Amino acid sequence: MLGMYRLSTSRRPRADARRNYDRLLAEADAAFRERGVDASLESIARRAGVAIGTLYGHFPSRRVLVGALLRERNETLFELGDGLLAHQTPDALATWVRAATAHAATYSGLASLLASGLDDEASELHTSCLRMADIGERLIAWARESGIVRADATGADLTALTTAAAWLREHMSLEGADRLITLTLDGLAPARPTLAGTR
Amino acid sequence: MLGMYRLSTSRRPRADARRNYDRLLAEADAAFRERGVDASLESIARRAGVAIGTLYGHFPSRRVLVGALLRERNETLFELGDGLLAHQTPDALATWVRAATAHAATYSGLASLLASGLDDEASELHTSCLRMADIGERLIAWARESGIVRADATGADLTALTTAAAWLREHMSLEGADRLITLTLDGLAPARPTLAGTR
DNA sequence: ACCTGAACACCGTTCAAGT
DNA sequence: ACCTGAACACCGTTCAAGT
Repeated sequence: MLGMYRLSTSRRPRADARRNYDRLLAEADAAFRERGVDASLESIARRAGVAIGTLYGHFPSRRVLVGALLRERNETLFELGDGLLAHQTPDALATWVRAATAHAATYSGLASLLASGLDDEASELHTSCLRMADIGERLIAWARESGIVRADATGADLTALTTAAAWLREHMSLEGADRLITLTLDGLAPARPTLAGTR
Repeated sequence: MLGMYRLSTSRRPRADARRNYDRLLAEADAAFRERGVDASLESIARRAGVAIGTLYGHFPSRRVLVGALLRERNETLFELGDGLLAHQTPDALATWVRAATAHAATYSGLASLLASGLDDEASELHTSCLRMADIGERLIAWARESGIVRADATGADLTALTTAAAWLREHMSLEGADRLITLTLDGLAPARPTLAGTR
């Protein structure tokens, strides 16, 4: 339900307001897919058939608009993360990194927004960034204790890899991004004992 | 000599033209450092004390301006690459990747420009991108034959890593970028024999 | 309660007119 | 040969006026 109107204080939003909100969201999604997250807000309002002031009335900043569009997508991502944490299959880490990367590459330019959203408390994307970082943190902690990654692997490694790979998907090929993920995950593997050692 | 005037057809450029060219370059460098590669051209012209038309007269596009600023920096990078290829020390690959990354992170936003410059033949950055890719290609070929990286390691892996790490430097921490380089290089190492094996 | 669109500031780019 | 700056198009953002 992409166009779900967020209930504010008032119980029933005016019918035209709701329709405008939904149309703006739909057009913004289309524009962001075509032109990236910096697409012209004025063109979005035009395509939605409303005045530019209406867009600002519903979405006071570009980040609010992006945040609204990402809400559901975030939920399903978080559910995946929780599931991975619960089941702890061997490929949980790889699955998570690839899913988070795909999410961060939803729109071109989103990776930058997420990268700054992690530090910037004022950003509307901040809490979802924290949530993503937290899932990564807990996954890597589990992986560390299970001995399937190096002892010095950190949550920051995951967010760096995730955002960087998302950027790669936008600017180079999808395969290149996936390849970087593969290589980095291999680099995260613990040094294997060379001689007799444990097996 | 950052401000070296490029000799065009005419032997002696007019004195004011040369001065404007140099001042524009200097102000552009400052602006790009402060605001990234998308800094306002109008403000650059203003700060250089010339009309906007003068900027366009010397630099018909933003990419030409960036290309002019990067020329010397490119030269020293290429010389480093050639040196590494000649000497073939064990850490040649790591040295190259870090140097190329630092270069691609000269200005914020440059990584994107270089990524597109590699494919776009019309870009003024295209030849230098090709040159960088070529050095990487030859370095990784040598490393492959020396057995210090996996057999499936490719030049594309290096450019992906380089540009992605440069983007990371711009958007997250310098250490995060370096860490990704370390992990990926580790991932590029050949699978070590687990039991008896060679050596 | 919400919408409209003019208003302001700023920018990229071109080009006729100057020197 | 080079410089100037007006001109055009486009955009982000705000806000008084409408319904």
